[in-house]
Amino acid sequence: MEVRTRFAPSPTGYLHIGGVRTALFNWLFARHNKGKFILRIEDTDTGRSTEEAVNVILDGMKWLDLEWDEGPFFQSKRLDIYKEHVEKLLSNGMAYRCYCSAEELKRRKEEAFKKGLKPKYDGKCRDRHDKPEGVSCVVRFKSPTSGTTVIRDMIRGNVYFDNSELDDLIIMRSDGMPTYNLCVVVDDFTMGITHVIRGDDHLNNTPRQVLLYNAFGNKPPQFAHVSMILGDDKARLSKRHGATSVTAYRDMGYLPEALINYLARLGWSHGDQEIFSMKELVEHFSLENVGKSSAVFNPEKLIWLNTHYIKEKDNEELAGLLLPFIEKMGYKAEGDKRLPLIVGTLKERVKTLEEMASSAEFYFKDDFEYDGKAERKFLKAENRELLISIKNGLSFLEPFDHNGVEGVFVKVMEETEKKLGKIAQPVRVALTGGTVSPGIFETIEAMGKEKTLMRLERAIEKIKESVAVQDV
RNA sequence: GGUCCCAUCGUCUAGAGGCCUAGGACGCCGGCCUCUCACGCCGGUAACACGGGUUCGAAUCCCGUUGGGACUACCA
Repeated sequence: MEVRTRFAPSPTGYLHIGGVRTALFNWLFARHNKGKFILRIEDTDTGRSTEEAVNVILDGMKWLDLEWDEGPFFQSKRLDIYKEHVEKLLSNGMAYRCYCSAEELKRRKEEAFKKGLKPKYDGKCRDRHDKPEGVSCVVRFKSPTSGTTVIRDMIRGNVYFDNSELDDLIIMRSDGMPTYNLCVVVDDFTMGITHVIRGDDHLNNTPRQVLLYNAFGNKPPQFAHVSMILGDDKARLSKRHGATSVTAYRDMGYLPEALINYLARLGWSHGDQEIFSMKELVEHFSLENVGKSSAVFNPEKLIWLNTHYIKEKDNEELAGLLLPFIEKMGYKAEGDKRLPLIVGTLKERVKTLEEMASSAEFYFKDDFEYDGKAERKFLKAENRELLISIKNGLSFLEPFDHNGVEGVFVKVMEETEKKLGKIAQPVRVALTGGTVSPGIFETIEAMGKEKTLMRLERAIEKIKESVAVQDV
């Protein structure tokens, strides 16, 4: 039988890291088993669902390359199907109309809680046959009051629930909208879902859902409940732990492969392997190797993976990814032929694309201020001749590449009998304004001849000025 | 409160009764490399929550305790 999995987010906010991992596991399981992955939007909560949130979900999935085979299906467009199924349960006596008002239920619940009783629905309307005029009603599912429901979970094993613990849950609201538990069940069997892989927080809902499957005469799917992702204080990951939306990671300059790799290894493992390509993940993924315990989200490790994938990516592609970050800083870099070279000088020293952009700023900004300390230490009179020699050497250089630049430096080193360190730092300050940059030869090559000569000249002039000032 | 889930270094994890003096990775610390900053390389730090069983033998199986988490909506 063909494996069919689904990701079923509700569009009530942004696409959460935890949701993405659930999506990833479903996607991987489907791909590994050559099955289908379905995307379904659970928007029956009309008050909280927004179109904006739907787009965020779709964008996020696309960015991460989690391609779906069917959908997106919207529950809000399947209302007739749910209604039909509710009618079916109503007519065969497995569901009933409840006329208790929300306020009344709330009051009774609080009373029960005070007395230390279970705050569950008391079944007042269970066997009611009259239809009070002018009073709105909900539809409740008639849960069995005895017996045990077993969940066969691929991650947790068998989990047993006493049916007496289960409430007569509402399957249709007074406004006629079906509720979550009804919709998932109806959707999952009408869409032929074979494996439901979802968050641990749904485990307690599962027995009710199994009961619903039975009521409809359908076999429940295989369940696999994955543990939650926690923040560093071991509480469920939420906004107060910092960035938890995929969009935030994209905007900070994380690569999708880094996020995917990180999330895959959070709760799942394959021996000692840490780095996985998408292809390897699809090849090795299995539910047997998903752990039972919850995992703390660790930004440090995500960063490590991001640096890994930045280093690994080829310069042309990386240049394309970096471009928007450069432009966000207000520099025109589109079509700048130096970009791949610039990226090459930076890719081994930054954690994110955002950081890469800010590290690259000196390549674009001509009127930078010299760092005070660096200027005092390296742009002094005794280094003026040095900078002139380098400038002269470079001005005749053709082609203007790494090896050529190195040749110019070697020559000056020989002439002045100075070590590279003594020459590189003044040049570095002249070119970048500070003492920190990529290797000097590669920096010069990426900077380009025109800008390099211009900046050396600027520094030489600057030294002349300060010498003149000293003389006075 | 009730129901359910979970428990190996700070964190992610390997571990399917003897291969465990518990392995890998991130982080952290130290060193090497070096034109600055990084990268890289080498080394180090650090864990089976606790208590009972079962067994010749337990990180691994069972029970309990403790701790954490989820659910307990006319949210999903």
